[in-house]
Amino acid sequence: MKRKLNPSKLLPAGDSTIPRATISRLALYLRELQQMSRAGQQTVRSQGLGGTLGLDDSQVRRDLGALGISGRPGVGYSVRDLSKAIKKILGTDRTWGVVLIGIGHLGQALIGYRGFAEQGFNLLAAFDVDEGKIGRKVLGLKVLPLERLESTLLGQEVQLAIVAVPASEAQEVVDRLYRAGISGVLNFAPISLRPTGIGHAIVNVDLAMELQRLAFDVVKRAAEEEQ
Amino acid sequence: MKRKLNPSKLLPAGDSTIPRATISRLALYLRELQQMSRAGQQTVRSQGLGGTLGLDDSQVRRDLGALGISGRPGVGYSVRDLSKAIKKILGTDRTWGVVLIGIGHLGQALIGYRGFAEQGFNLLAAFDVDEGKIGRKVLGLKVLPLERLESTLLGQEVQLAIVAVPASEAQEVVDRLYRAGISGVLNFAPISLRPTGIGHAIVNVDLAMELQRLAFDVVKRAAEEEQ
DNA sequence: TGATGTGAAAGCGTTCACAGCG
DNA sequence: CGCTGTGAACGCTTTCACATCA
Repeated sequence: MKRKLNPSKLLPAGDSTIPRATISRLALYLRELQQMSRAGQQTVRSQGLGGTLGLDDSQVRRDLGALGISGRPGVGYSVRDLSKAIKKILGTDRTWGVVLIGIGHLGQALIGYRGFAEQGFNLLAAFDVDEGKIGRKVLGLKVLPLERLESTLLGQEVQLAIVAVPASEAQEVVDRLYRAGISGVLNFAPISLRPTGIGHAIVNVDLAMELQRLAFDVVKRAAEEEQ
Repeated sequence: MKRKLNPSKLLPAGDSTIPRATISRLALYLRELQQMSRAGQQTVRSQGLGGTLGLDDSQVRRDLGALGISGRPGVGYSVRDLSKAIKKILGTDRTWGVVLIGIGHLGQALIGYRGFAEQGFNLLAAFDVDEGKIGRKVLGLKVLPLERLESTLLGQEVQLAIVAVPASEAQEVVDRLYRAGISGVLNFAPISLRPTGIGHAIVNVDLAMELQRLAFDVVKRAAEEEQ
């Protein structure tokens, strides 16, 4: 039987600890706050912040409390202060260097995705093994041969990689990225990859899995309506 | 104070109920099982199924138990039976008709994504408002004008839609899809959309949010290593 | 008055430990 | 003997209810 050595459900952050569940909602809060900020809104109440996200107002207050953020009774929270605090915790109060591996349809789409730069993620290089793609420019970014991965990373500050290669290649590419000094991988290949060592983070996104989740929700709702 | 009328944390499925947390792991199990099946593996133990997913063996047994699936002591579970049972619960034991709205970079990538068809999701039509894209064929699928959405849906069995339009257009498009009879929406616009009524499901995927999650994990691990 | 902040309770989910079965 | 199935314990998360403060 495999047992975890140290479950450690609480995450150290600064001088306090923030519950997992709270962390998972932070990016959601931030997106709402940025939208409010663009609309010129300066303060927000817990109910207003939770509303569109489907969250209870008391849950929002608990989350913000866990971040060490205080609001003003009768008024609410400062949109600006809240955004700053969340960005700091998420690590997006600075910019990140990112490389992309795999310039298929999805890879090309990711190069063109404006949302990354808006949150401080700079796509610095793109790699592929396909001779037909190497040397081509995709939206201003030149596609380099994968062999040049290590030498390219040496010269630049790159912490993250996005992997959009076939599932059969993913594990090898990820291992190679970690060896080359990358700290975190966003994996789009439909295969479960675990970080190989401490200091290595991975986030898996499987688009087909998201459609399955949707299909389940539809079936569930249909069943609920029926009775 | 807004309060939920009926939290209903348990989901009816067949004649039993399945915990939320279990549901969220089902697509993961299915992917592992399909991989094992392709490799010719016929049975799997709870430890083997949980291993690559980072899950405890007892958790796997609890999950499968909640689905009403039994294994054989000393042997394990049937890969085939397990796959079937999970597909049935997820609703992917049949095929789904899907339309795509928004043929930007991401939309084009989604048309080319093979994983959808493999899980029974058939992309039947693609729509955009851009005159430059309408009429073009993208990977064999003709781009139709968004005006033709309702008339096109009338003639076909389409239950799901994938929305890959700018955030500013997303709410309007989603409302329109629901009115046109769509049951579920997979939304890639970076904005929180809630289903407008019962019988309407939505799943939100925000690629920039996933990178934020990754950045957080990297910062956290760095802090952990430090002490 | 209208919001926050927070003990306390209730609800879930995970893990442990081990009986039981093939 | 090896693995499943599952009470029971534990810990996390959410929700309630209300004191508190500007």
